[in-house]
Amino acid sequence: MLKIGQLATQAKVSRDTLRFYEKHGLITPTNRNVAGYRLYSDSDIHRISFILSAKEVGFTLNEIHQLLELEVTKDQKSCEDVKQFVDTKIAIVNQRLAEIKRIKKSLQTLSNACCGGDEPATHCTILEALGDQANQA
Amino acid sequence: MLKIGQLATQAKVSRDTLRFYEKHGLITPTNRNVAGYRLYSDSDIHRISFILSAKEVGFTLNEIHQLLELEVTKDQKSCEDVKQFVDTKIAIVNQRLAEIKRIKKSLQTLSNACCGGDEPATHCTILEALGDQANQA
DNA sequence: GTTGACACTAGACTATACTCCAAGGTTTAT
DNA sequence: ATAAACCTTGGAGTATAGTCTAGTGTCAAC
Repeated sequence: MLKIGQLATQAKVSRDTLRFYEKHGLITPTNRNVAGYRLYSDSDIHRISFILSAKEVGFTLNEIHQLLELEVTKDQKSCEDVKQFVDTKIAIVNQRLAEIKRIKKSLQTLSNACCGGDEPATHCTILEALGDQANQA
Repeated sequence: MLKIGQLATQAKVSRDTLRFYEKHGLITPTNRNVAGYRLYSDSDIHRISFILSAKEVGFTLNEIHQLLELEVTKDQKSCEDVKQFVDTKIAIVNQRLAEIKRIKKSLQTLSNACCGGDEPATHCTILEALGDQANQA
């Protein structure tokens, strides 16, 4: 069981952020000690890890909350509902995946075009690197 | 040449957003007509498309501004600087790519585990779907 | 047994990214 | 030629996601 400061250090977020997430229903410590200190278990660690990953790739806290709520409300929701909701999210993730690949390609084209030497980067622009790809978005 | 409303419709953002981006140095219309109306060219369209893609995958407007500024300041910056900056961004993009793949996998596992019928989604939870992957983040 | 590091709550403050409104000028279709 | 639909600026307001402060309590080590 980790105290809030320990989890914060491990997850590289602030204590305040953890308390903020708790206030918004994203994560609740498994236990509290006698003094009221939050105590986090392994599953809490997994949970915060998921939250941070999802946030990193552009989900809002609200969306993440919905995803995590599937756990809590699993008995009330029918499989059909869950599947539909998740499939919608998969579509979003796929789109995001395509966009991140496009950006990666642009950045890599840019990096390759750049000599890496001392000459001015006259031909090094993101938009040049994007080229015709830009038309597809 | 498109007027602001036409570009807004095409790019699926509001006029206000375009003016907001302009105020923050992300995009400037190529021309203005006599009355002061903004007129956007094809390259402006590419530019807004890049901005929206980059934003979608988690870059802040500030970071996007830096990426786009490579174009403006290209003559002052050495290739070496540009390459280094871009390579840093590529590393971030790669990390984001890994995380989005992880989330996609979780969502897909979840979707597959769900029957898609009328039974309660008792075993359908994101965190169960995440499984051991959660340890790696 | 006290000091320093850490914990608690409640609430104010901040940054980012819009979004809306007011008061006016322009363009387009009838 | 006039009304609807569009454009302009400036500034206020909102949502999201923290971040900080104040005042207080707890714990671990010396």
